[in-house]
Amino acid sequence: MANIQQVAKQAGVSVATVSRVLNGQNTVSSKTKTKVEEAIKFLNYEPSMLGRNLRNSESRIILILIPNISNPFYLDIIKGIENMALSQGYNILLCETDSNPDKENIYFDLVRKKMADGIVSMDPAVNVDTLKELARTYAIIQCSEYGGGIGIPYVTIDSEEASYRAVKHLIQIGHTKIVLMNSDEKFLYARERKAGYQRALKEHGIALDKDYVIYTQELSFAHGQQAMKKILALQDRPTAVFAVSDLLAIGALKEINASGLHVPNDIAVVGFDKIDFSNMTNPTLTTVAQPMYKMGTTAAAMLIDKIKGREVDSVILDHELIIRESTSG
Amino acid sequence: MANIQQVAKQAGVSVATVSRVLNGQNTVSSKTKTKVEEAIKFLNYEPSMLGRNLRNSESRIILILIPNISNPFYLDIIKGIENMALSQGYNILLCETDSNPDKENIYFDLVRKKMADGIVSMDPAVNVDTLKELARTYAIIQCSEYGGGIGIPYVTIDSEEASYRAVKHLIQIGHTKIVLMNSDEKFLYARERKAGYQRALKEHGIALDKDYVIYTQELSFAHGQQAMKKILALQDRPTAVFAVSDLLAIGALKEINASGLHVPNDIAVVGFDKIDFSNMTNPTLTTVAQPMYKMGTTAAAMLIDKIKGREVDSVILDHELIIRESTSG
DNA sequence: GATAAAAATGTAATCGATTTCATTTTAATT
DNA sequence: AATTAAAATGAAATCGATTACATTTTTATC
Repeated sequence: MANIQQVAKQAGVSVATVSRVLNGQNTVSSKTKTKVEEAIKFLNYEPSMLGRNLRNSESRIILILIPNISNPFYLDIIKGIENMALSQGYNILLCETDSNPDKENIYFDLVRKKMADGIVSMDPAVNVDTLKELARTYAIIQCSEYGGGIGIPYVTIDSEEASYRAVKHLIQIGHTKIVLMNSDEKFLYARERKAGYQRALKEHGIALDKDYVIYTQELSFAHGQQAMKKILALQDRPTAVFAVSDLLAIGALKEINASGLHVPNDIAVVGFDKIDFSNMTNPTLTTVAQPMYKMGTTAAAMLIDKIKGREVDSVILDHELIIRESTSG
Repeated sequence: MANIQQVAKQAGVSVATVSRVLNGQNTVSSKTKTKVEEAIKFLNYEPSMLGRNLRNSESRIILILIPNISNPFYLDIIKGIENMALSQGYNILLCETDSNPDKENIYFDLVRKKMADGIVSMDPAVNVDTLKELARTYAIIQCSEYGGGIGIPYVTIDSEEASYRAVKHLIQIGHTKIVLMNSDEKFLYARERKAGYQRALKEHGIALDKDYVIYTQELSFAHGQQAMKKILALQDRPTAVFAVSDLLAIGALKEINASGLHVPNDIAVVGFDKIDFSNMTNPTLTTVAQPMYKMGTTAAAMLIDKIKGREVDSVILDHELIIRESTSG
């Protein structure tokens, strides 16, 4: 395991010159450059990032905070972040928090201890106070889910508008008894999506029925099933369900199928996120597509800007309603 | 951003003493220990891992090489690796190779450049020669998929036996016309699973029909659909399909449904891996469960042993056939 | 060929920790 | 109290790079 000293010796130059060759500085004559490159090859030398990182006070690692890797929603965002990061010489550390403050703290420590240069947070349950405190010293970007007004730049979509459009679509194909399968309103996106739901109903003169707004604890398949069971047991059965996540919607789908009813003839279903599996179900799922990959690249670019000390503004990206079998027989 | 020097000054001791307190060495008197701890708190000091890592010639990061994060198969393995790693003070860097040697090389460079202490490789398409070369110098463990006889320790299941049991199950419930939906036989697991399929057929006196072994380029939903299309077009339609991955099986399921046939009455389906979604399909999928979480923790433990210079042996874990709706009306 | 300017290279400090070895302090024993 | 052993602490080297500044070499100009 050769180091820069040995390369310098082998090439008959100083370590400074080797370093210059390593970093592509053009103040080295082509003759010495060749000598150094030969020495590097001869010794099979690989520069240690440990030394470089210490000297440069950077780790070239960025953290991605997500509640759960099992949720396919994050996949494309992660890919976006990763590709942008790689292209700029950064690597990503994927951090599953399980929405657990202790685990969260392990990862926060990584940035406190200089093992990471910044954080893209996608955890809606993140401790906002800690995040805010951390953001005073370190580079942090919120992605998809965000706390507003806490001064940390974010990239996201207009959830209210997306929700409005999804519900409007259901109304336009003739539904009036529409359930909103939402998650806990402690999350901003849940409140926004409810607002969009309400706006669509109001605009079309449909009264809000409390029984038609149902909350789930988690955005999972199992919770979707469970919620759908309750909905199917309602006195006045709705004819459509708008779930704020595809996983919930797929759970609902499964439950409706199991009860012998037909999607979309008996009950239409709309999801949210356009995860890969939303196209694999039977029937395929109508859903709101977020530009996840773009969101990822944007977040990463913003974060790297922040790391380099540049000013960064929040970004709101476009979304799109994807109409598939679950709302069109 | 305080460093160890400033803490030492503040506490009126030497940096060596501060370091000793930091590392919990018991050669420090409780009086000075308190002084140091107060200084640390007062200055809000966090030890830099950059300095520590350089001195210790370690990064405390381990790489996980997977072909594609979108494949849910890897999720529980990753969780296993991560939890074991965290418990031993290591962090994981998730590396998606896209089975692309160039991307692979980016990550190999991380270990060459000391930014990672070892690798858990789960990429079946990994360049075995490079891996072998790398394993001479660095700690590497193969997980799930492995190249045999290249001297790199692995943890996996007995694929031949698992496949044998899955096919035997189909035979026992009355099937004789059974398709094997396999992936490319350049992969060891594909060859092993085919061997198990053949053994089960042979044992029950069923002749091998070449038309009933079909190869897919990728273990994806789309390729499962595509392959199933071909199968449905066969002169003598089979009554059962054993796919070597759940994603393939779910693709097949979708295609069978779309053609108006019924699972399992017309065609039974068995998958492999027991990914989360195998329980969300309609019908739910019979599948072979690999002990993924355990595989992950085992691989991580083996890797850390290897990093610490200890001797490591390969491990073969148990598997289990999970019988669900797709083979039992 | 002398001189100045530009280019190339080297010396040594630095990043922030850990650790060996030497030294000082404390405790134990007589 | 003297002596010795044990415990606590410190000084300085070290890990492997980068870079400011100094110095040397090359090139350009007259």
